[in-house]
Amino acid sequence: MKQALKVYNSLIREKVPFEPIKEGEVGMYVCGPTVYSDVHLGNCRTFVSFDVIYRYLKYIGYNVRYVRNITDVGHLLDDGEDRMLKGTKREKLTPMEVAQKYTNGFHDMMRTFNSLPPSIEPRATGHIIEQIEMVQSILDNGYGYVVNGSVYFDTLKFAEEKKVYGKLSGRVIEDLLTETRDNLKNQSEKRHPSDFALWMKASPEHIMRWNSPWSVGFPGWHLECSAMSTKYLGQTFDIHGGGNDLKFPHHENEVAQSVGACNCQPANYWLHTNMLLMNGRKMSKSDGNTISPPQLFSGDSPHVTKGYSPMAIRFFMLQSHYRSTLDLTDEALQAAEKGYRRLMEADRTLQAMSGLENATAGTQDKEINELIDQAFEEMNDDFNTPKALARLFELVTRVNGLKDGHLAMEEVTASTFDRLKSTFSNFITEILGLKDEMQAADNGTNLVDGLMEIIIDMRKDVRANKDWAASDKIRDALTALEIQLKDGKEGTSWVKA
RNA sequence: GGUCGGGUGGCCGAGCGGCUAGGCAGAGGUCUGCAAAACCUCGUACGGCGGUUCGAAUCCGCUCCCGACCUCCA
Repeated sequence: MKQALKVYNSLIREKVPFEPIKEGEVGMYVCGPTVYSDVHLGNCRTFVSFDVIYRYLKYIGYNVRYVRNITDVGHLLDDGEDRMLKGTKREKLTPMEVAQKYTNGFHDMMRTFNSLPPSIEPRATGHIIEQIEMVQSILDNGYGYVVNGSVYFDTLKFAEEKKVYGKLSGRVIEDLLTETRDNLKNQSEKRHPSDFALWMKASPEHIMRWNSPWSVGFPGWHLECSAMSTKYLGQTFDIHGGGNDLKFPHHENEVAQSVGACNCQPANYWLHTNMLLMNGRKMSKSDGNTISPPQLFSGDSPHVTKGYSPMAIRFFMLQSHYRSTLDLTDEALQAAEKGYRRLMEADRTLQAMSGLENATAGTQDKEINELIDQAFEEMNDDFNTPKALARLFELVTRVNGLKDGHLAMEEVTASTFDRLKSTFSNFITEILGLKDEMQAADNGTNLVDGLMEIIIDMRKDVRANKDWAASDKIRDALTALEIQLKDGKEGTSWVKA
């Protein structure tokens, strides 16, 4: 299936047709987490967004190589302390133990949110050689300088000669040039404040250290992504993604490093996701405006009145566009939870139905086909999941209408109905990555189904005898167990609330 | 302060020159033993002030708020 996909390229700030370098194949690199503490909910939004992008590219027929790194060295804090080392002190573990622990936690969370694993997940510490080679290339090309065993990228020289520095993040070169010397402060080794480390000489207490031509030290934060994307996707690849807040300096510096090392642009398309807010403000640990994924699941937080399931949260995320900020509020989550259930229940309803062999195409047939086509068009328009969901919900109304006889099944041909069944389900599960939690909860046993069948059958008998007291007793008892009975024309079905 | 992005009905959130998504909540109705679910119908919103246009939530100017980035950050 070929689709006319358009993506918003933050490099040129325009929505443009997507054309991969190699027909039918896509190389995509997404900046992964720094594994020194538990994964933040905002990270989850970004990775869910790229998960949908990955899923959609695959769905429309591309062979996608999705690379998402694990940063386990070089990413420093404000005060210059290495993030990984901070983790080791806090938990009395070695760096690799810290990395493993939080990598495991990250993977668990991605699985919880039903995100597919990337094709390749390289670690920064596993690519020290590649990083050293890249530093050497940058030095050979004259865009780096060595001071006391550390290597820095010369942004001023690069900006003047290559004219690309600041393009991605919208920085103005003049601003960089006129920046005050005061900013140098404790970074006195740098010639200019905007210069950044390619290789850092390790201080005696710094336990993550490797040999290099310049010193025993460790690589700079931005370098790993340049080195690993080059190794696994080539010098120039199709898509580079990440959170909006990485645009500067991280991504800007990645561009500089690639151009500086091989005179090549790393990626043709840059995709950036926007931030997740809570109650209108950015999530921040310092002022308490934050909630962790486990807290959100359990409801153990002053910011929510109850817990929300991972799929309800995923649905909530998909109801906004990935380039928009998303405001997480208790009220919005409740709305999303209900919407998610309505969608999944409609799919279950649909899958239990079948078309009529002797039907002839009428208005319904036409409209159903149009809605399906539109849902794909919305996805083709820069992965517009909220609009695609809107089309899906219009199909939900059709499905329920056909189910209760409100709409004429005779107007929908068997082939259209089959298309609806398979596409609707594929859209939800394969493209949007939503799974049915209510069904998954039974975990493959037919015991609950069997018991419910018995209970519903018994209730049917007492209702036939107009024994409403008994009927309501069964219904109320089930409600207490969070099981909802749904009395329809063709009998009673149930759903776990 | 610099750069960028926003302010849409009760809430969330699309749209970005005419055809005025969708979800949740609300109102009325159908169905039902009663409910629930489902279905049908209904709220006409675009921060403020000007301007361009036959026509603006959508373009331009001013203004007021909010958010992000500015070398910690998905």
